[in-house]
Amino acid sequence: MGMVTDSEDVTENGSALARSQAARRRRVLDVTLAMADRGGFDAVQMRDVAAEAGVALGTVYRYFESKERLLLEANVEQVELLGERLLERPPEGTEAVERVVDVLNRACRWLTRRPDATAAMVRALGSARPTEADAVARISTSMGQIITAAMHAGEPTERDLAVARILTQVWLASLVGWVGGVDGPEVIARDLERAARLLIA
Amino acid sequence: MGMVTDSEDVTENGSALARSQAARRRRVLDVTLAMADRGGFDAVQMRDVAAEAGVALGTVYRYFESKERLLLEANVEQVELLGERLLERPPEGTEAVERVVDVLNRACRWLTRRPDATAAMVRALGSARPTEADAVARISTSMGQIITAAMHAGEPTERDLAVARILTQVWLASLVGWVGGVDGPEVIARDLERAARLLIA
DNA sequence: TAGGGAATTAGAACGTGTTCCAATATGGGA
DNA sequence: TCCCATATTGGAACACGTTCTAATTCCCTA
Repeated sequence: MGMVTDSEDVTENGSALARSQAARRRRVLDVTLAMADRGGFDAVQMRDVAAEAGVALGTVYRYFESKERLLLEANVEQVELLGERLLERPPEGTEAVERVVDVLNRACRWLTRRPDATAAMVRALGSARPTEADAVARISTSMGQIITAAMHAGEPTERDLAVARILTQVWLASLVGWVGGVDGPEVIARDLERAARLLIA
Repeated sequence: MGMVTDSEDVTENGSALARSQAARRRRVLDVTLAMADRGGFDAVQMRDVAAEAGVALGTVYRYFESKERLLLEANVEQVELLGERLLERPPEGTEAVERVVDVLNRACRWLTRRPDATAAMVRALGSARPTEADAVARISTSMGQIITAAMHAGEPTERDLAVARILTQVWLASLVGWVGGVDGPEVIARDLERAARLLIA
């Protein structure tokens, strides 16, 4: 549970100011996710987020410099949550390939089960600008860790890291394709499985 | 030169109406590319495109349903052009791996040489919606063909196609990462080379 | 408990993608 | 050649992300 750093630290700080700020931030994030869940990127409108979270529009912008950042931060948490879930019930399979495929499939199912929220995340990822680089990096790092963890216990080798990185990229590109309407969710699963089998001997 | 279907057919049609329409369309596309080249996605403003192309704003929208579509169509041509360039001077190397790496490197250099235009394309790709699915598909298909062509002459096998698809996805995701400021152009080249070497035994 | 500095608020305002419309220009067919 | 469908135009209008400001509220500290 020691993965998240910033937000949690603030929560622990007993100062009343910090506490109310953390609470506000949380409310905004929650509202954002809820709205993204039903309607995707376009359904998340800054004015609405502010109104529903009970804060002023300017306050939302004080916490999140842009709509993309807001959506990215909300989804960093989600992906990290996904990582924890996957750890709780470890991937099945005796071979590394099998475990990785299993984990990728589960991740895929988990994401496509909330299509609008995922679409919103992907669109934010796809139109991210350098200011949001750190949030984008956090997401792909999380995904990379999920994959290396599935390979085997202990430190991943150089090669493991390279393979995980490629799989993360295939994962991202597949999602972009899916959100862009190029192909359906079954194609994501197929592509990921094929990539895993080709990369992990 | 028989790859492009729609637009060229129209050009061949001698009707005066069709000819002036094709000319307008071309002007808009050219202006779009020029603007994207210096300033990226944000520098392409619909009003400016219309003004500089000498047409009304409504006319731009008659030809291209959205800014994303406009940028995508303009870049489909560019990627197809890239494909032709790469065919003119065939990739170097006796092994398939070498040829693919060569082609990927050249494609990468070609794209990062016009950073703003590429950034605009990637951002359009990343925020594409299902309405633009066909344009997105054309771009990744082109890239896929570039890669399979580099592998060997003749029909690509099932496995070739799968590998090419993965490499296309890595290519796309790398570009997204680059545009998003996560990593520099040298990382794209490194990732692509590693992926190619891992996938093509 | 009073003062001061920071956070928050409400709302106006701006930029740009997108839509809409009435008026006009254009080109093909009778 | 004249007429009509249709493409084009100019510009207003709208939506939403983003910025800005003046007034207000909140909390820490002396």
